[in-house]
Amino acid sequence: MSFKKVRDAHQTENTEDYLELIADLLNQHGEARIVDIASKLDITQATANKTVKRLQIQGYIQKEPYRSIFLTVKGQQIASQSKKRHKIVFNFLSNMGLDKKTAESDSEGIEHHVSDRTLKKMNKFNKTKKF
Amino acid sequence: MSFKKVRDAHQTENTEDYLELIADLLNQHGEARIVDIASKLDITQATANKTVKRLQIQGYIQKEPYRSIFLTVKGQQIASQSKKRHKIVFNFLSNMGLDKKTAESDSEGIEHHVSDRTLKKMNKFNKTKKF
DNA sequence: TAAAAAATATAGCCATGGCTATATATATTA
DNA sequence: TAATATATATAGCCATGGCTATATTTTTTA
Repeated sequence: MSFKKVRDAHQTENTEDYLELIADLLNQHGEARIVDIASKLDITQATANKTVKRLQIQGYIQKEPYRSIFLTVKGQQIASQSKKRHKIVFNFLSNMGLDKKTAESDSEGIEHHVSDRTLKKMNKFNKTKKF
Repeated sequence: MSFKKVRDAHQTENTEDYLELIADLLNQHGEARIVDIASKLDITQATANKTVKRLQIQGYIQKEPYRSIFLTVKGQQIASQSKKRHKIVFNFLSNMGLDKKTAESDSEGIEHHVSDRTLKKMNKFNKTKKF
């Protein structure tokens, strides 16, 4: 058993969720604000603010006080990788015959725990409908 | 998006891992000790001890100081449900054509994030090789 | 433009789950 | 049985990510 991997995944999980969401907000509204993050993630603005500060310190985000949020190159890389994984898992669950809502909800949790090997299998299935 | 669900899953995730592991140890060796848990989960004994204490307080575990660990009925229920889910996910990944190691490793992370609906689909596939 | 509303920031609290170092109890073995 | 080794327990540290309450700043609107 390799629970260590699962624990490592957890450490990056919240980071990935934030960066993916911020990228989406930037794409959709040209702007990513604390208040939007809090609302989307269903947490308080204080919590969102705190985590954004951590992400900034860790070099994923660029931001001025009281201003909206931008991704650094490092942040953009994580966001796009994350998005890619998310899409594959979501499509896979959809192709399994699951409804959109379930596929969306489950893929959010699963995307962070899928190895590259498994991801490749899923992707192949998405394209060929065969394993 | 329902990140709340994912967060809730996380809260129970460690609990489920412990209870599942303790059940396995009890079945395989008739005994579950701190030292075995620590070794299997790749954490220090101090950390294992701390979490075991929490599980005891929360009513999943029964234990005397310096003695080995037993599951309460509540703990057994969680453990067996968890085990069931784990098996379905592991078999599903195996049936997808993934090697044992990958299937084992990925299923550990995924099992806590799979809805009942998705689990049913996986189970059906395991039995019929069709979705 | 001044007042009100909204957004952001900060402080301080809690639980969890890591860790090391150290103490204590139990088991093994010389 | 006494010494040693092993297992368990405790204390105290850290980071994370929740929360509420309370500033402070920015934006909106009257």
